[in-house]
Amino acid sequence: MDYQKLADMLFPKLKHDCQYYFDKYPKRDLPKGAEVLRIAPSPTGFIHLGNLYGALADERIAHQSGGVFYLRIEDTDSKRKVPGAVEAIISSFDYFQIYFDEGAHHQPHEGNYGPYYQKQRKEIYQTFAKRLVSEGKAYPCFCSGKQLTEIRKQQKEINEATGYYGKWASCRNLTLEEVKARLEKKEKFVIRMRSTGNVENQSIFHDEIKGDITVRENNQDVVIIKTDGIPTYHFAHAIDDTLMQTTIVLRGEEWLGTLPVHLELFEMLGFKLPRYAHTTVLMKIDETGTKRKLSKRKDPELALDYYRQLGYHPYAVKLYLMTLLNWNFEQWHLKNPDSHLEEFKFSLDKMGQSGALFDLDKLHNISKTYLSRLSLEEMKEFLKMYVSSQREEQYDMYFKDEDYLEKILTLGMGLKLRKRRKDYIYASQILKSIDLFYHHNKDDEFNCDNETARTLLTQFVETYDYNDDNSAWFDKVKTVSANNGYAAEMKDYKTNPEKYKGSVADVSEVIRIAVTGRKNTPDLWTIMQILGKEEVLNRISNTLKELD
RNA sequence: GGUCCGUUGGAGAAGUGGUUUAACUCACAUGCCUUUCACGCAUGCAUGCACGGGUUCGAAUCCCGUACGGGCUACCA
Repeated sequence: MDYQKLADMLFPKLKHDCQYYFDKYPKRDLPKGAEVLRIAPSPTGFIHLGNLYGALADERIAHQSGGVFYLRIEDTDSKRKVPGAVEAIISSFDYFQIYFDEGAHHQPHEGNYGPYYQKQRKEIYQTFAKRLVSEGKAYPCFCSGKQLTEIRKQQKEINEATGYYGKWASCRNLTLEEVKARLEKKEKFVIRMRSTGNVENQSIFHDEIKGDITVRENNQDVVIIKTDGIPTYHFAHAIDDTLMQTTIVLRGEEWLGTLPVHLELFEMLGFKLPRYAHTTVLMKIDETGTKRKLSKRKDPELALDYYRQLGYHPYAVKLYLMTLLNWNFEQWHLKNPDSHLEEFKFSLDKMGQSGALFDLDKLHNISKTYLSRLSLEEMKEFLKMYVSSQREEQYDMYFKDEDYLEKILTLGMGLKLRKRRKDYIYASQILKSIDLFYHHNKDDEFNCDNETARTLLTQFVETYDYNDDNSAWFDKVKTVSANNGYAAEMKDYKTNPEKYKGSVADVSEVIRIAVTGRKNTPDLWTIMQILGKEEVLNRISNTLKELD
């Protein structure tokens, strides 16, 4: 068989040979120990937390080692392409401050190893595929999808492994004449690798995260170039990561199963193997109580965009992911609360081996703690960024009077307290919690009948003086309490609860609800100072009207 | 079905043969502080490391088997 002739027949008009590409993409000039990693999403939908998890690991290893982190778009599946997905991906990474050194859309230049869209690399893949054909390591296959399904069905019936391999690979030994004839009939074909492996042979492969794993040789004649001339993931991976000089292929563990294919491909192509690091996938518990991989389709609430819309602080989300990524990060962070996460020494071998559950509680805890360390200015900036991108129509309401907002935030963040409050989790939740300063809505119910509430409020208003300080103000609340059968001192109430209708706490609650609409708020006197005398009196009188 | 990976409390996990009465963080519970909330503090929370065997003076840690969970098994990535 004249393989060279076959190759020329299949790929008649390619501009260059393989050597051209090796020369075009030389070894990178980087310091010793520098690693090159990439994130290679496919534009099939919106990215979620799991993608960010991997991207953070990539980014840390690359930048920590003085290497390169680049973005490659794996758009080889035209059927699943979603318009606008690439922009969404880039914008999400940007929001979470994951920065690339080169790659798709990188400014001002994409980089020297492009193009970074796989679709645009068609010619490159075909050049290497042609070489494999010319060496007898790959061949054209004319089998239709229908035929393949039929083969699979037969294999299942007689309990043999499914797939295109060995004796089942009917196109393996087509003669040059047959190929020529079928090409002339314009029959569609794919290029398959001619596997020489034997699944009985096992060996140990070292993964940077998983450690030593058992792999069997591949024996499948996997498709490397599809009918449309575009490569499959496997082939594109081998070519791209070699030409782009990737040193560590960090990807999800769903790729562990196809590692044998990749190993054989690299060997066929004569490429040096990169190191591999297979990360565990993020899981969630679904309604039925089973642990499951996060999925783009089933878990829209885990899309990165969702966190952005709710206004989670990007850095807090990264802190959370870091705790999942490296077990010792959290302890380091507790010891060095003021150090940026980039100062932490991240390592692949400290990554977990089993699928971690996404834990919203933990994210919230980390967010609270992080936000409780922001300065007033930083908090204002954060809210400004959020409001201007997600709530533009409310921008004026919050920012036309920044003094007012500052007072509110000072109280809400507990800036004057010995220990800061931790009420704030994410931007939309913050806005909700400060809404009482902008609108008067009654969210909670009184703990007593309307008659009592009216009496207490009326008496309180009679003595209320805006100029009272906190303790003078509270003394008046105590007086109202005592006059109505409520204990003025908590200690008295606790020792003899049966002697009273309630305590000063209950009276405070009535006033609190009248003024703020809520049972639980930060210090009430301060809230009233911020609202101003007129507003406070208005709110109480409105409440009294509603009691009638 | 085949194959690979995994299995320590409600969650993330440390621990790879002997100061482990299994660290730390989150959640949860109780109490203290407190006019509510939040903060803070204190205490509690695995009788045992999926299960069953084995090796050993000694095992969460080594070996074998089983179960369970997850991935892959496409001209998807």
